[in-house]
Amino acid sequence: MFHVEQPDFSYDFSHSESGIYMLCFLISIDKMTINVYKSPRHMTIPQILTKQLSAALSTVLGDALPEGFTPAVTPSQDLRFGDYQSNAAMMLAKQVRTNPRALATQVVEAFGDSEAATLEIAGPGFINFRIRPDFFARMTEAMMNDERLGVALTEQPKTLVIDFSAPNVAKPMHVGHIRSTIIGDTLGRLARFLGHTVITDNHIGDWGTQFGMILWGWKNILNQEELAKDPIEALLAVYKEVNTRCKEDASLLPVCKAELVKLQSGDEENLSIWKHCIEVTKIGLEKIYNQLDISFDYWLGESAYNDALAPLVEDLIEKGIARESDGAICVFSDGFHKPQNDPFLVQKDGEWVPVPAIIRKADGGFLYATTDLATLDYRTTHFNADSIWYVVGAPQEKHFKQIFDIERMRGVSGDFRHVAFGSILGKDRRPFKTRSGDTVSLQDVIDEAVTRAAKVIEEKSPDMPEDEKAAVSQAVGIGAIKFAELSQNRMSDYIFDWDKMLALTGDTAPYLQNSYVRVRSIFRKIDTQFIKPQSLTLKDDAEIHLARMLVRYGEVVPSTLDDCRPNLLASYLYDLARAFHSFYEACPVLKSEGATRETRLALCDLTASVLKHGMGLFGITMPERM
RNA sequence: GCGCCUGUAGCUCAAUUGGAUAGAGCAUCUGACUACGGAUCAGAAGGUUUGGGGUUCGAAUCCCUACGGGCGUGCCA
Repeated sequence: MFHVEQPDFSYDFSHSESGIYMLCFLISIDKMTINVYKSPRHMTIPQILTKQLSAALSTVLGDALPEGFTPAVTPSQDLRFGDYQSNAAMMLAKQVRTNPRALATQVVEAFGDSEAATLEIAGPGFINFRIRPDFFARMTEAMMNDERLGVALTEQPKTLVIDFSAPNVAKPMHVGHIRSTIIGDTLGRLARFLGHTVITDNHIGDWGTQFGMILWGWKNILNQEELAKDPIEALLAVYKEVNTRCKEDASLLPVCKAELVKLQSGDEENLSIWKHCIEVTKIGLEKIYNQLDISFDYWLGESAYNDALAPLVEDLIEKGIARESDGAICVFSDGFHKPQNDPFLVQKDGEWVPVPAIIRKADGGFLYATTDLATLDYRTTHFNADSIWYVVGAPQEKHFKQIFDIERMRGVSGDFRHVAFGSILGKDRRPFKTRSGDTVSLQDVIDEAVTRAAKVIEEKSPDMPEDEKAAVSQAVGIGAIKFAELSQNRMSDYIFDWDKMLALTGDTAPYLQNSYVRVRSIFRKIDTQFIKPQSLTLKDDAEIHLARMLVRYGEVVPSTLDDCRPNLLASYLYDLARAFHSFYEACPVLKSEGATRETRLALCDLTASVLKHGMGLFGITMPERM
């Protein structure tokens, strides 16, 4: 039955799922020629094509093929050019000094017949691959029987600390925290799914200079009743009030600073107020995180590193990395980089002048940079992290460049990344002001989203039980917020707009949730239990297109994490949902019969799985009905 | 002043990092409406990718330049 003479794949039969996978795999394979299946589990179509293309290239070019060259096979932008394409011939033609089309012709010849695709040459030398419907069917079958839905585990698992959200104590989260919180959470879920060891850490601002004002306010103007009612709001009110008073009365500021110094030197009363502030803030924050279904492994705020700061500065001085300047302790450039790339230099009037990282103020106080260095130390030594990703706004780029460069000077290396994102702007394209009073609190955004969702559900499904309505409103409203955030390019600036963020039609979470609901509805209607068929037959264009989209899941998920670009996955999921909706209109499922019905049911089932799983990576829940 | 980011349909955003005729969603217009859930589908219209120059088989993407916007630029985080 099998013609595999020298299988070059190694399956792990110790896992029961793998065994099941193999079983189905072998059953589905008997009608096929075997060569394209000499591939490890979870190989994606581009990987399969790349492997075959590499072989063809080395046949044609022999020693002329540059060492380590792997041809890129990417999905075509336009289906007229096939499903996948490669520009390898054009890239190599330059190096080998030949005509790209002529080279492409030879390569296609060497590639030979393939069970996977038909090949053609187009334009200046593109090699286009048109995947055979049968091959899509085989790939879909394999995916159907794989609990990872075709997404391979990473070959290089890392220990990864993700630093995100990081709100300040005694201040409620506002829309500005949305990006870091949602992007960071998604990266964590993605990395875990791909097999990395992930540690999420909420580095809250619990030791800033704002505590001077809060301490004074707590003692002099705090309303205890309001504190009991809404602690974070009460503390914010105090902070704002003291802030205004300080501006009016210059003598108040030193008093507040004195309170801060008392706290920092261990005054018991101030310490206990401070602890109280953190507690109530945490309770308020947890409430929001719970609604967002976001959690952290650690809450190691700035204060956790207080004791490490002084020794750290001493150490840097001792090693000659930091030195005194105008009374402060600073790190200057060590000349390692070219001036243009040096984070410690800036050009002024044609000359390069130093911009040091200050790690101890002239008055002895420590700063942001000091804490971050201590934090990085802790994460590399205590957590054994080889990767640390900071999901923090783009304006802090220079800060992180300096921090990472100081680590280089100290001989600490790792995959340290500043996962930056653009600013949130108002409708006037000016930055969203956080202190001017017209800040929109994150809680308000969540409440509004859920309310709007509830209104639509009331219209569409008035008969739904009340508790289900509430749950679905949460899923839809919060899903809309998350998806709106994640479907944008991380780096571009973000215009805050209620209607856009909370939209329920178009490229939004509810659109995807609706496709899931449609699938589930079908399965509620079939009389017998659904059993996955052993083989699929794809005929209709809409079926093929849906399969085409489904099998790409294994390509998209890893690349989303590679570049930390959730919008790649978001746009894939949207395209998948669109393919499903088209399929749904074009191909009746329940009214079809025999193999057609089996195939369509299987496509529906797999679509539901991918949608649910993909949205799960965003922390978005998919309701069964809506 | 200098550095970094940025400018794409009326609006809000994409474009697999140099690939083919730049794609979506809103909004507008035309169809499908006793439906496997219409929160939907099929289609139309909408563009000199801010202007100008360059690099090459090929540019929204890279380089130069002009203009517009944002951020940063020594004791905040």
